[in-house]
Amino acid sequence: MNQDHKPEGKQSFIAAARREQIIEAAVQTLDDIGYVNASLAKIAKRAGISTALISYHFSDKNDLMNHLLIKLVERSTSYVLERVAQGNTPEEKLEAFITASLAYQVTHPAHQTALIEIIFNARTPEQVPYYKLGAEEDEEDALVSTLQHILREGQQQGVFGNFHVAIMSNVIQGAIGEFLLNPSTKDVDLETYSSELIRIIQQATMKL
Amino acid sequence: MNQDHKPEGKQSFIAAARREQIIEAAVQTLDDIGYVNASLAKIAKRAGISTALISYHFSDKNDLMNHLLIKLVERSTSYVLERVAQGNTPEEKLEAFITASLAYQVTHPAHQTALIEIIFNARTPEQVPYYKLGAEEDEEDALVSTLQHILREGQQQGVFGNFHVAIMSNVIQGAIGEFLLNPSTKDVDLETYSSELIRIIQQATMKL
Amino acid sequence: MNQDHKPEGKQSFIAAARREQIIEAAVQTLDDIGYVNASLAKIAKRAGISTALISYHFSDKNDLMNHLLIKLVERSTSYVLERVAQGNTPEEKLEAFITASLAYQVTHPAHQTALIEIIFNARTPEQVPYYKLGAEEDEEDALVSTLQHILREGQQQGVFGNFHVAIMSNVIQGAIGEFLLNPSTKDVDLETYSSELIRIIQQATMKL
Amino acid sequence: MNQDHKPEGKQSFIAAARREQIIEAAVQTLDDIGYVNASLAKIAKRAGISTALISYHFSDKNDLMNHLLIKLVERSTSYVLERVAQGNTPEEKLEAFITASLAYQVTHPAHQTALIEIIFNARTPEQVPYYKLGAEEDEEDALVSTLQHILREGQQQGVFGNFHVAIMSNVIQGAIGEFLLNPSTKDVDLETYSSELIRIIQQATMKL
DNA sequence: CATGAATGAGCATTCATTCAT
DNA sequence: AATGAATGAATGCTCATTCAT
Repeated sequence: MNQDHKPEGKQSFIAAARREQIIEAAVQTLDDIGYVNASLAKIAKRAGISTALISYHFSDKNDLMNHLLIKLVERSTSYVLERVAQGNTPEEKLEAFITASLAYQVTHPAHQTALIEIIFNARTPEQVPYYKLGAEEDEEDALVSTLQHILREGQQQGVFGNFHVAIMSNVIQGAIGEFLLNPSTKDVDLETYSSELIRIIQQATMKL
Repeated sequence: MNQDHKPEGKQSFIAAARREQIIEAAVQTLDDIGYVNASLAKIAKRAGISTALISYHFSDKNDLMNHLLIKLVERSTSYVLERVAQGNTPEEKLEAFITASLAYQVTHPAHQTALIEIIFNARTPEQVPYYKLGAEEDEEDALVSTLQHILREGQQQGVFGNFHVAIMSNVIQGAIGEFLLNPSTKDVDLETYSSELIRIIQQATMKL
Repeated sequence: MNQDHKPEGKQSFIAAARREQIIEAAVQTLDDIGYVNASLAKIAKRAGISTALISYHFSDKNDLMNHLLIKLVERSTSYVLERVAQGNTPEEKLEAFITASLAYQVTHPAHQTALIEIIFNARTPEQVPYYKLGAEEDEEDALVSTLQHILREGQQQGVFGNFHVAIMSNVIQGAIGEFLLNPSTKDVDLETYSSELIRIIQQATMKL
Repeated sequence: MNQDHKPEGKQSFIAAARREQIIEAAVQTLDDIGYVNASLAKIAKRAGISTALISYHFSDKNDLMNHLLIKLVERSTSYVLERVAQGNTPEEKLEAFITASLAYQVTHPAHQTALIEIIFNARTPEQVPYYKLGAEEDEEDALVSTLQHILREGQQQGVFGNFHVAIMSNVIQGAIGEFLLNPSTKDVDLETYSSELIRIIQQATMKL
């Protein structure tokens, strides 16, 4: 049924609901037992359906994981972008970006875990791991480009100093990603981490 | 043969060599096809030995992966620490830390990939993924504590400003980790990334 | 599919038939090559199906063996009990018990062998062998209790003497079990063994 | 080294001791985890030697089990025969036979279990289980023939009635074997079982 | 749309056994 | 006499996937 580029929107309502249900069960399963142990059978059992039904709605285990990945990325992206959009200046937007990104991790831990499990386990048919996969030109990561846009805007307006945008973007994203992963900050609460990280980035980006 | 905590160094020469060979084959296999597909059979084939021989030298697949992990961490840690040790001031040490960490990634890509594959896939018997595993008190991550020690030293000597050490440590480590992972800097070369990151961190850590 | 205590009778017709077929193949295999060599692969080959199908219908090798055991016990039990029920007096019932028990062994040698193979090889998860397993209160062996009931009845009616029921029961069951097992009677035919054993037990149980 | 009929007594002292040690470890292992799980590796570990050493001293796993079986049979046989020899009349001897047989089971439970495990699991190369193996003419079971000799002697002396010797022998041996195996007498102590069984057999064998 | 039935391929692991030392 | 190293074969089991119904 589903080719890699299936005609989205061309599905019946019931089919769409099933797909949603399966994806949700997959997220929970990934969070629970990780990618390696997340067999279709386990996901199906959690969804209360038969394994074959997953194969019916998704062409492949990979196909399922890809849809899952897209959904998770969409959610976190829109969560962050909505909050960034409410900022007026580059500084406000940058602050919103950091605050929202960290907050999303804390408020949606299962999504975050599932995301990590997929990115660090799924591979293309050519065995290239997703985490090594550079975003293609036509589907560039919306969060990255937004962040870089903010930084560039700030530089043009003269409120930020003269740094390498892509690298500064990495610094910010890296610090956000480390929050939950790095055990050395497992005892630091969200507010502290958020405000201190903003302060650090403000100092790093400011014009001297 | 091997108990969970075997008396390392008490092995025969030939056994040690075999274990080394198996671990090396496992590293290559992880780099090549990832943790999920890295079966003992595949590793054995790459090493040119029988599957049973791996079971003879390692009590478990988990046991093998743990030894592999330890070896990889040891290597990268000692690589970085050696270079840090040659710095005299906190500023020099911090610079060395960043430079060496990035350089190791570039010069040992297979090790880096294998490391990532294990950390994001291996799980304790209780199914806790390694990447969620906080370092225990007695076996704290040497790199993290070294970095934090440098930062604290700089603050005490008054050359660094007044930031939250653990969070600044996260910023630095996150930026290092993103270098190879984040596609937005896949076209930035090591030297550029290295020097610009050092500049950014210097600005972020400096006393205003 | 099968939990440990599945709702028997809730299976589809085709599933029930398959299970029956698998069990039958297992009986033949046990009779042929014994428990130790009776792998799922060998059983599957005899049934003309794939190994995985056995795993699909039975949760475990142990699960299969338990179902097999239950079926075999049921068959021999009902065979004997039906014939015992036709006796009117304790003496007649006892005679029927002995005759039927011996006859079943001779007419169903494969079942008998399979039964022995399981009982003397299967073990609980805690490694207690079945042959050391005392029958639980709620699932007492129907044959044993029937035999003891007959003996007690005879004592109450005054046709049997004053012996220890459980021990006399052991004597009878032991003698029945030895028929096929003990090589010293391998040349004695069923009728001779049957009638002489009845005579001996009559003398042993009679009131002096 | 060892052919099936090795020149017993032609071994060095140290070899004999090793063989003894291995056999002892095998008995314990069989008692502990049963024939199915009793691998040479497990036996070797219990003996504190290498697996290869077992292969050196015994041509085969089967060879080991056969020696083990012979040793166990020898021990229980001599235990019983010694006590039987002290009886003067057939009645005394019969009583001694029963008493000793039961006592041996209780005082040497590990031997008894190991014996059962072998008899009900070991098979000839032609897959004939040992428990179906009729004793060959030249190596008839000493206990059986002793018991039958006692019974025949009693009949000739006119103290026993006119029963079928082989079948009466089965009755006695069956009742002895059932003692530990049958759960219905697991609460009956040795003395009670012993004296009551003797009484029952006396009644069964007596001249009417 | 959904499932139960079925399979071939693959998994980690254990086995008895061999052999050079 | 004894062992460590090594292996091919086999084990029970799980997997993603297919297909008739």
